[in-house]
Amino acid sequence: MAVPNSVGNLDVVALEKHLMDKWSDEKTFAQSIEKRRAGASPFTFLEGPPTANGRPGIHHVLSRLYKDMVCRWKTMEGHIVERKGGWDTHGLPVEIEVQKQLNLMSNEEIEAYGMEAFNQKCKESVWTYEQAWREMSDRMAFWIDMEDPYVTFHDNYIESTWWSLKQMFDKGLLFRGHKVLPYCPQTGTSYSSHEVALGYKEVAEPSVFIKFNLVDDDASILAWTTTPWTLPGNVGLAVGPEVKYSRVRVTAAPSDSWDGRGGAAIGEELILASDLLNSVLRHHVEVIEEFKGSELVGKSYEPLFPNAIEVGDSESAWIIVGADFVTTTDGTGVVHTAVMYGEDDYNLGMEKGFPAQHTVGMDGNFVSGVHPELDGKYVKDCDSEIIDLLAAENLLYREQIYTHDYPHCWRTEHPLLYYAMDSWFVKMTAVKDRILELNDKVEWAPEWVGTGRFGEWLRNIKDWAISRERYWGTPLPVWICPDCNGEHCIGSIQEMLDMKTADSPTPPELHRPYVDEVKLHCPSKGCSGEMIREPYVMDCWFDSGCASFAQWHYPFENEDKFSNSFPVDYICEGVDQTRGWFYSQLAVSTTVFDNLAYKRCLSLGLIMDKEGKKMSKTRGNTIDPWDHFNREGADAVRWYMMTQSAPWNSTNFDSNGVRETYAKMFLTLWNVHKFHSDYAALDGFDSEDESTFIPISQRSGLDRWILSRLHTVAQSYHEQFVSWDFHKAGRDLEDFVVNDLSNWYVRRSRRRLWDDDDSTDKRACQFTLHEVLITVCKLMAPVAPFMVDKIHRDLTGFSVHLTDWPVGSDLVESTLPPMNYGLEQEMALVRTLAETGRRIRVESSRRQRLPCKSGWIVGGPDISEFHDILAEELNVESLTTENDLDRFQRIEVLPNRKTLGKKCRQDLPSVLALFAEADSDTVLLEIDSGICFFAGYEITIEDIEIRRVEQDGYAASTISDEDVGDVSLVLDLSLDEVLLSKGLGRDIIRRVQAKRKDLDLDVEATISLSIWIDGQELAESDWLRVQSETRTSIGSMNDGESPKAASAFSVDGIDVQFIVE
RNA sequence: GGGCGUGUAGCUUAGUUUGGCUGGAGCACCCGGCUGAUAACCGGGAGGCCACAGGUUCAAAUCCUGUCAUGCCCA
Repeated sequence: MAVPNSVGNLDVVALEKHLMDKWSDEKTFAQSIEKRRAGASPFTFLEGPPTANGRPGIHHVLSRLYKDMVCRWKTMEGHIVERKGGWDTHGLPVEIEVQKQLNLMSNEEIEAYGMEAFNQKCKESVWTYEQAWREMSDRMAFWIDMEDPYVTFHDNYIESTWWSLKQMFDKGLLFRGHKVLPYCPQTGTSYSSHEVALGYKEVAEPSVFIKFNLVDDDASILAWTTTPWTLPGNVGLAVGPEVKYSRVRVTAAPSDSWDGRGGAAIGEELILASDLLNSVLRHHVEVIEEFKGSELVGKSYEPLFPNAIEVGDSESAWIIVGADFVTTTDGTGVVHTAVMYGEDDYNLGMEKGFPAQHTVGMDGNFVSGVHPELDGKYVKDCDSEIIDLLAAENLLYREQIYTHDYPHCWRTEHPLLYYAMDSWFVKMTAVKDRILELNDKVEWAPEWVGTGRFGEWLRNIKDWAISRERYWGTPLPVWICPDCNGEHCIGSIQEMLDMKTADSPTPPELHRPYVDEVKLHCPSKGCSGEMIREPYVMDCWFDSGCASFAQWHYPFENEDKFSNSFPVDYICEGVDQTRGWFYSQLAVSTTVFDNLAYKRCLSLGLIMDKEGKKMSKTRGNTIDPWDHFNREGADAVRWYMMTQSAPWNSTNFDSNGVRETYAKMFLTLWNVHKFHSDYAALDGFDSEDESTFIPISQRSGLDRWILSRLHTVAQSYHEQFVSWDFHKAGRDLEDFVVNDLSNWYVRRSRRRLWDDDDSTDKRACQFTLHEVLITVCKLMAPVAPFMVDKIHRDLTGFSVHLTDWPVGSDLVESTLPPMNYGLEQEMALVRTLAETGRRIRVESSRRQRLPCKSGWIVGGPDISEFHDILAEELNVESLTTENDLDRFQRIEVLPNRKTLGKKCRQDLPSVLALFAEADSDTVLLEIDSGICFFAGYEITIEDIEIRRVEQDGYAASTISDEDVGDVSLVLDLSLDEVLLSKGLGRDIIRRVQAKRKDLDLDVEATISLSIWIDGQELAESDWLRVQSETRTSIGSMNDGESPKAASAFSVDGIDVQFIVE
């Protein structure tokens, strides 16, 4: 197998599909893991579980790419990297999907349908797109164990989740409270933000300015609200302590006609923010007094609905308090606070000790006792009635129709009520310092996600509301005793069975409704109550936050697997997971284990369309990854994604970019492989035959150069991997493959391999190409696993995915060839000079095929080793190094702005102007003598940069390079018969070769060539050269008229006709 | 409304940390060259108010402030 076969044309999709089969037959993934068993150095990865009830899209390809490539890379470094798949299966989106399917529009309808059957449907729905996920993962070569994944609805998983909640319970971190949520009384459901976003509607509703009469003061405070139904629940007023308020007296009736109900009597006194007097008041008033809000704090006012709220032991009800969130952008600068019907209200209420009591029931109707006119009525129907009641009591100043966007139920179209729901919380505020400390230990990529986006958020951490009033989810394992109010959290199935009452059924699985039917013996001393489970399920983020241990059913089994893999080394998800999975994991690991959950976290940018717009089905700008898998292949998609942008920046996905990656990177690589393999097959080259091996030290400069470049590029590729700069790594390697390897090394080596005879040089080239290709394959393998595996197999007979990382690691040896920086510099100069030569020719109108007699290189390092190559590139007869620099170069002195800027400051422009006029030689002489002064500043050698440039009047050009200084190339443009003949010869060769290609002749085929030339003698040696280059067996040089069938061209006034047969 | 990103040529981008020479490259376009070298290669050209407006500085794509656009998360 050592001698490669000749390589055919590329069908990249077939190639990739063939390898998928091969990997599956050979179990390459499993092998790649098992092979590292002995090293026993785990690198642990945790799959952020996708939800299988959504179709996978292009953005999933991105995250799966970065997950896969890091795991593959670490495997090659010698680590054992196990990758367990996972599925996120609970939660609202699943329920919504099923509700739509079954047309169940409310909780009542779900319950009527039957919770058991409903959850059964949810369980099935979860797997809707599993097949699509598998196929996509497979096709893009995302190696992960999908045969034995963790599933968040499995009893084992749930049991681990329960266990972790009990840890929190035992630490006193679990408590009952309220959470204000948008709530729809018609469906009996509270909504998550994304559901709320579905139902925003613009509505025009009455808003009211209310007069709150102060106790012990003959004035009232004006407050504004857009939700009159919350007024019976009013328990406080908030003012901005630093905001300026005015006390005004009504002096005259309003000049305009009064619109709507309400009003104020002359002489009445009102208090509101000074900034808002004009926009709120309609009466003529005089300002009696101005003061800061802090002076109002602590004053009592009379409740609007005295019987609606029972004060209980609250001492702060109906008192004015200070709050920072009060602004004067709208309203009156006084915020009406109804504790149970707004998040700010609730928080303020908790802080100030307002009574937390509902005036509205879960059915959306006022509870009895609020007011005889209102009790039992749907709150949104009461707006007008409430306004009438207040107007009758002279508590209404004014009403106004207010138009705004307000969330509505996306199913019933009713307005949502912000409503304080009973809820269970994890007391995250208690571990705030610790979670911040742990977060600092995570290696975030990019750093700003950890310190900024996430860190800032953690600094304002809130308690985590973990209960949901839903059906399909992990049941909250908390039971409450109706007799003694005792709470108990269950931490395992066994514990539940041990504590359950005799007549409770044993639940067949840990879901509702089965678990709901379990009652527990109350463990409190002296209590014989039967505990009832709190009817909630858990936030599904809690589920996935437990993945690091619940995937192993820890602590019930797999103790060693868990302890060897926690905290995990690496996770990677989209940046939108910051407050999702990145948070829930850290929250759980901090509260349960007092530890990190993950050591490194790569947070990815999102995928936009090529205009930078969000991809969405409605916009119709989504991209189906299969379009590209089936055209350019998965390699091209993966490589494109990696090189397109930094992983954490959003990617504007452009289909043309994938095309470009395919054409540039992969076609080029393939053709290098083809070039090598075709000749290797032809020559019977055997890379394993030690008797023909050529040590690197004995190979040509060109060979040693490409090997050195390979070392340099591989090293920096690796370093960029380490610092998460995958995009830079990929771009550099692509540049190496396309420019260094294909466009220079292979191009310059073509003739070496054309030689039919065996030679040391030819074999040196074969070995070099072989070695370079293999290393390139290994470097690319984690990113684009297909084509390089094919190439590697062609060259060695086995998979690249079982090889070691060529750069080496703690566990594997480096296999990079020797590096020689000087050599790399020299070749860089050679290549730049070759390009410079072409520029000189264009400027001097000297076409490339017409040779120059001589060329001179002035300055720079010795590159005589490459004079042959360069002479050929430049098409010069002889190339020499000119030691007398002044023959073709002159000095140019340039100012160093950095040092001069420090020295001259504001005079720099005038100094620079003087520099522009000064003669370089003179300046240099004066600096040498220490007498160089510009605008009064002494100029020293540090203030200038000396450049050597070509003398005027020569066909020459100078390049300036940081490493090698200034180097000039000079070409001799003189012409003679010999040169003209040689040039003509090359033109003829070129035309005949093109004709051969036109005629689709085999490369080996010989031709007969007849030629007619008018205007130039073709020397005998050049004619012979034409015949040998074009594989001419019968050549004839003719005079006179050519036949009509002849091809013709003319160059420099010479007419040529020829016939190829 | 708040937090965190992003904004450079028609498109994709480097350069921004640490201010300093004419803001680099690829794709596409135009001209020329080269080629038994592939959807290749080379030279040249055109194409940049470096999102905008202020500020700091001798000097700003780079630092500061504000604005706009765009994206994510939160409200």
